[in-house]
Parts: sequence; C-alpha cells; structure tokens
Amino acid sequence: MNLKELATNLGLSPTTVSRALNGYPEVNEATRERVMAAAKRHRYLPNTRAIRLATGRAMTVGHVIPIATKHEIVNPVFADFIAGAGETYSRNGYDMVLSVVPDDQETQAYRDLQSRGTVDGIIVHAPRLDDPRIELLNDIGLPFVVHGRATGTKAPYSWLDVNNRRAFLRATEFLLDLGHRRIGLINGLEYMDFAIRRRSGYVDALSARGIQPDPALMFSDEMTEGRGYRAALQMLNQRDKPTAFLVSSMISALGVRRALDELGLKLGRDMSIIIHDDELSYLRNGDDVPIYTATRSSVREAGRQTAEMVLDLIANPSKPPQTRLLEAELIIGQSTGPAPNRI
Amino acid sequence: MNLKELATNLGLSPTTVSRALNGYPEVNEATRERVMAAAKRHRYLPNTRAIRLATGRAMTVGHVIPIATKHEIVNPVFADFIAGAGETYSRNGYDMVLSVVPDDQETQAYRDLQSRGTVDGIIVHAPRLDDPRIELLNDIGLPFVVHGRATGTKAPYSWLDVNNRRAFLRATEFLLDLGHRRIGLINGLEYMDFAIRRRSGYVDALSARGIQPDPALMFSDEMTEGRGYRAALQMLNQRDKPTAFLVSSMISALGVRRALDELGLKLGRDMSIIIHDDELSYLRNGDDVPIYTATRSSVREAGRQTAEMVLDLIANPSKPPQTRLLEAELIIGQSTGPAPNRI
DNA sequence: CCAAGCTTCCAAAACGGTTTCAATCGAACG
DNA sequence: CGTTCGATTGAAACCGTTTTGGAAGCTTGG
Repeated sequence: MNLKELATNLGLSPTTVSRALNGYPEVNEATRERVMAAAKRHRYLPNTRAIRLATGRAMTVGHVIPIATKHEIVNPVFADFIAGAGETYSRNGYDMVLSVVPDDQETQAYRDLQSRGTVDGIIVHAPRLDDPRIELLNDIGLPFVVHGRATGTKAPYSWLDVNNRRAFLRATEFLLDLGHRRIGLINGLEYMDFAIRRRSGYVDALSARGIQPDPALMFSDEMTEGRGYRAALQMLNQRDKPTAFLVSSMISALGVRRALDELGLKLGRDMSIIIHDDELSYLRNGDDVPIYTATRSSVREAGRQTAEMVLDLIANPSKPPQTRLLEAELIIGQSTGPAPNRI
Repeated sequence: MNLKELATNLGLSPTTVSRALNGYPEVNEATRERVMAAAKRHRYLPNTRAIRLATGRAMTVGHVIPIATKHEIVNPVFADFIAGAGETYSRNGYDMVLSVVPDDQETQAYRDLQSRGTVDGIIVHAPRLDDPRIELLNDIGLPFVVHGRATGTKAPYSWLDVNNRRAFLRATEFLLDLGHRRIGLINGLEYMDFAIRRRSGYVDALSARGIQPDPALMFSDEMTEGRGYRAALQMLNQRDKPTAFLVSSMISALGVRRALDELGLKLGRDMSIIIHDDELSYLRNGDDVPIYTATRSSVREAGRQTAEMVLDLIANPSKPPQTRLLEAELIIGQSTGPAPNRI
C-alpha cells in the first residue's frame, strides 16, 4: 500500500492525502479524518526511502565505530552510550546507523557518509590528541558532536564531555586527605583525550600539595582486566609501593582487585582504590551500597544528551557550536581508607 | 555533484554514466574509463537515498535492541556481536541501523521497519522461550536470522546458535570427572533460550551419573556482577555447600570471585569454577594462559556469520531457512581442580 | 452583480538515481 | 548495394514521496 493507491482508494489526489497525513492546515478537517482513518485501516506507513529522497533529509544520525586494526578492542562503554543515544533518536523519529570500519579507513568513512547523503549528522567517538577528524568534519560541513574533547584542536566544534580533569583532581585530593602519598595511576591509553585530562587532574592535585609525580606510579594502557592486573602487580612489586590506586575504569579495576587478592591485600585497609564509574548497566558499582569509591558519570545519559545536541544542530545548522560539560560525582564507597602507617 | 551534472560535464547521458559506473558490459571501454576518471576527479558518490528509491532495496540490515522497561540492562555481549556483524556489512556495502525501543513496543518496531521499507532484513537478538517475534516476522515476510534459537517455536526459521546444551553438558562432565558432586549453576534468566539449554545440559549430565539435580544449587538471574556475587554467597552459606560452580558469563563470574575472596576461598583449590566465555574484547579470559576453565565461543565471530547469513537470505529470498550451530571449545584453565575431600 | 479573497483540492514538477525501450552507426553478410 | 547484426548511446518512464503553482467553487464586500 502506497500513497497513490491510498489516494485513488479515497478518490483524492496524492497531494491532498500527503498533506492530510502531515498535518498541513489547508485540508478540510472532514477529509483529514477520512484520510487518517483509511491510512490506519490499510496500515499505511509512508516509505522512508521516498521521503528521504523527496525531502533531502536522511533522518538518520551516523556513528562511526573504528576498529583498531592491531588490537581489536571494542570500547566497553560503547554499548551503553549507544543505548542512550538510541533512546533519543527513537523519540524523535530518527534512525541510527553504525559504521564499523578499520581505523585507517575512518576519514574515508566520514566522506562517504557525507557525499552519499546517508546521514544528516554524526557523533564522533573516542577523540584523541589533535584529532584530525574534527578538522575534516568541519571541512566537509557535516553537523557533528564529539563525545569528549580533543586537546590541541583550536577550531571550534560541538562536544559533550565529562569533566575528567576535575574528577581525578578531586579523587586524588580525597586520597591525599586520607594520608596517602604514593598513589598509583592506572590510566587509559594516553593518546585518548580523556586519559590525558585525567592524568592532568591527578598530577595537578599532587603538585598542589608539593608532591612530585613519580613516573613509576603512572600507567597508561588499554582498559582491560588483564592490563589492570599487570599494572597493579608491577607497581606493587616495586620497593616503594603505592598505598592507593586511581583507576580509570571499572574493567581495569577488576584486574587490580585480582592482583590484590593474589598478594593477600585487603581492599580499603591495605590498599585504597578509587575508580571512574561510567555506570555501565551490566557492571554496577554495587547494587545499593557502592563497592568502590568512585568518580561517577553515566555514559548512558551522556549518550542521550549528545544525541539531543546533534539533533538540535541538524535542525539549526546555522547555530554556533554547542558544548556541554558534565561534572562527575564523587561517591564514597568501601574501597578507600586511611593510608596504612609506614614503618 | 550529482549524476546529471557529471553527465552533462562529460557530454554524455545520465544513462551511460550510470551504466559505466555500475560496470554494465554494454558501455565502451574507453568511455567507461573517461567516466570513472571524471567521477574520481569530482569526488562523485551516488546518493544513497536515490539509489534506494530507484532500486527498491534499502541496502540496510536492522537490529532491534529492546530496552527492558523495568531493569534497563544492555546486554554486554551486544557490543562485540555488533562489531562482528558490522564488519560483514561494511565489506558488502550494507548499512546497519540500530533501533533502540522499549521492549513492549518491539513488535511495532518490526512492523514499521518492514512497511516503511527502511531495511531489507533484520537480526533478532536474545530469543526467548516461545518467542512471538519469530511468528510475527514470518508473517510480515521480512528476511531475518535469529542469534540463538527459540525453544517451543515450531515454524521453521533461520538461526545461528552456539551449542549451549552440549557446552554445559561437557563442562558438567568435566567437573564430575574431577570428583565434584555438588555443582552450583549460576545461570542467566531462564526465559532466555540460551539459559534454558545450558540448564538442560547441566541437568542431563548430572542425571546421566545418577545425581539428582538440587534446586538449591540452581540460580537464574540477570548476568551482572552483583547477581553473581549474591548467588554464590547464598549457595556458599548453605549447609551442604557446592564444591564447584558453573557460571553462565564472565561478568557473573566476577561477582562469584568476589564472594570467594570474601570467604577466603581459593579458586581452583577450595572451589572450582567453569564459566562460559564469549571472548568479549575487553574482558579476555587471561591474555595468554586462560584464567578460568571455560566453554568458549566468540560472539564477535557469531556476529560476522549471522550477518553473512542474513545477507545471503536477502540475496536469495526463496531459499529455505538456514541454520548454523557453532560448537563451544572447552578450555582448561586454572580455576578447576579435584574436588576437596569431604569430611 | 462583479471583483476580490478564502478554502480546498489537484496536476505536475521535483528529488537523484536505475532501467526499459529504442535509435544510431559501422561492420559484416549475402 | 541493401540488409542484418552487434556495439554503443540516449530518451523517457519509474521508484514513492513532497512541494510548487494553479484552479475551482464559495463567500464576502462594494
């Protein structure tokens, strides 16, 4: 059943039927109702392919998911972000297309999406230091919002980010207040922008108290269980061990905990840990009482809001770039305690 | 730059240009090269919206992600499956659209995708007992492949599944061979089909050795860290404790391990654990040596293959339903050992 | 009673490609 | 030398909507 059939069926022209269904004012209220009823009766739904061609809008937002060609890691945060963004799209009648591409073909993927008119806008994931994608997207003029920021990029662009620096600054201060002086940082890869900002918060908090950051206490790697385990083990085997860890993700923290268990160290007593908690739906930080002391910010909510921003940008292309900075909460859990007395 | 412009630019008709670019044989090799060169020079890419309308194909596969309205859980396995499927789509010039919908609007979502012509086929996630979606999709005649199976559905349909029953049967036998007699099952929600099959494997293995399955040793819940923790703790506080656990996911196992740690039980010595390992990219079962003894099957690979099946179905709509059963490997890790002697 | 102005509808032209059907041109054939 | 055939190209229809530019009929005001 298409518009033309429905129209002849009703003894009307396609024009009128289209207008009736789309709520144009110039159609008689009686005919509108007749049309609406017939549409419902025949289960008529307009063909999206035709609408998109006729209106010139794709009613679609793209997400490009680069697959690192070396280590094929899917960002664990990704699923929840997508779920949040997807909610927003559904509510607004938009579709979401995911492009999974090898990371060395990413720029081509953006160009394609633009010139083929597959999407009206996109969301950029996992920005890096001096990320070249931002300039590219500004050039080709496709509306976009970055989830995160890209240190080093001077051109203006829209983004939504968590205040990573401030979160880790506060977390470090919290540990310092508890008497910790040697605090290990188990961070994500430091070409990722969020990791850079978290380190800067950590370093600044230490410096502010006159503590010289120790490179031996700063790790940066993929945020997997295995790497967390390795990092923790390595730091705990040093002569001058840390008494606390600041861990960039719940997943890495799982590995850290495994290391502590192996060494017989009790969480919160022998060793304090603060993690960053993205509130992943399948990896809650405790059901009621938080397990870990954590800097917390829902990535699902970030997805919802970033999607709203991109839809707004699509609707108002002349708007200047929008930005939104979310603050992370500092949640006190059972994984932190006063620094053990050193001998 | 569109086809018409490119054509006038070349002094050719749109027809010829279209044919040249799409590799039709009836165009002169010299003109074809001229056209190709011009297309590249002008960075011409055909508009997908127009192609889709003209050809009547959406070149798109849909994935409907139901969001449980009560507990908003995103399946952790989802990201890796999508990544695998996405690889296949990219390779074949297909797009992937994700529809995130409240689970009570799911059937409407399928109908919409079909009658609006947004997709050529879909992949059905997380099938349940007597899943009504299968009948619906057969009715509306949209090509689809189910990731998993739906016990109770008699109509034929295409699916790709892991042999969950066999995997858990073998795992249980493995534990029995090690002398374990009381084995706890920490399973997913048992309206999910895979969970039903896993339990049936577990129960059958026990029964085959004359062991009566004990309801007090069978748990079924969402596969989160928290629920795994709770289930393990509860079973370990019984009078007649289990000596081994069979755990349906890596994530639940994290909680189980936390429970063991709290109780001071050592993995592999005091307590054996076998998990099911989907090979999530961010939660590897050890980097080199497996940590857990596990039934292993890559969900990423499942995504790749399921996508191939759906594309095949789209290309050959008359084909009868295809099915593919993947066997899980049994990987021996460090989490299993002989049953401790009972007193 | 006529012109102007609403209200309501429709025919036809987009949108940017693909595809059907037909035409042209040289070469080959009889 | 006329006919046939293959190779190559193009005109026009089509895909299913939206949207532009009228147009008919009715009302209203002078």
